[in-house]
Amino acid sequence: MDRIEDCYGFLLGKAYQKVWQMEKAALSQYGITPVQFVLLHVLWEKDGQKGVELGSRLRLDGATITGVLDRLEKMGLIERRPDLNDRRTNLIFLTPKGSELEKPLNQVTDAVNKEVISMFSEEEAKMFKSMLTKLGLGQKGHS
Amino acid sequence: MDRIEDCYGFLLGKAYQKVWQMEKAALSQYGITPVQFVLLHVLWEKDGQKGVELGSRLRLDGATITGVLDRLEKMGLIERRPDLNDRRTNLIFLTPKGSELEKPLNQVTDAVNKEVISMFSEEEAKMFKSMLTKLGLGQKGHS
DNA sequence: CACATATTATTTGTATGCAAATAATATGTG
DNA sequence: CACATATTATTTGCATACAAATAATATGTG
Repeated sequence: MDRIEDCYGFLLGKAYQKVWQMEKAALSQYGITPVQFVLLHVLWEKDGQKGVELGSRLRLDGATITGVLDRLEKMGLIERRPDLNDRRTNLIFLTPKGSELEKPLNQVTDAVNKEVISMFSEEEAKMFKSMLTKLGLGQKGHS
Repeated sequence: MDRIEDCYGFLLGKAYQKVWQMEKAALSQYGITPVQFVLLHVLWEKDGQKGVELGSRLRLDGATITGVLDRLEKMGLIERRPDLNDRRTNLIFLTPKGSELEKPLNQVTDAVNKEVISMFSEEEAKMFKSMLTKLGLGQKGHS
């Protein structure tokens, strides 16, 4: 490999960085980061999940989940409640304040997604998503 | 956006994470991280660059460059020398130890790239690189 | 030349991310 | 039931990454 711009790790990193910056800018008015958004998103889908479930879904290390939850809890968007069936575990619940963010945050991130998609043709976008899914999420369904 | 798996930021992050882990594992025998590798790569192309040039090429913040250079310098792979034409600046030079890593590190990262490419057809790989470049590196040439 | 502005590198603070170690609790095997 | 093993969350340490502030030096304008 002669040029670093031919390295997939580098290219993916820079593409990710760009989209991450777009999302960060869009979310900043709510004081939320992209990672905090995706964690909230999983809770909007299903409230009261275990930390290990969130980490599995988001492909994040337990230590990372602990940190993100700490900050969301400090902001008053989620709370940890003891799991009566397993005393090792907390169940993570949205607060009303965390629930209220569902619509506005989805709105701004949808806009970012549309902006990204607009750079490609419909067919390209479909293929792009399929390739990213295959690469990043293993054999779990293509789109 | 109903599912977080339809969010481009999330998909790109997970794909990047996967390739980054592959590179990290491949480079670990040399005690080098993927980011340290790409910085060394730019120096192998042209020795004696300014920090700001490295940051511009790699799309990294000055503070990040300072940190990466600190660690590379501590490992004895690069050294900072004063720029006689501009006393604000250091010029970054490879040490012999840093130069020697060019072949072996390119070898292991080439292998990772081949592994990634092998997941796609030739045409898909070409399109994937083109789309990532367009997204992450702006209007600067598509492969 | 003097002074406002810009550039460069660094420092500090915050937020991911992972590895490894720890502590508490569950689970399985005898 | 007892004990080895596994699971879960957390803590600590390290490595990106960026924003904002700082310090030193260049550059441009008068």
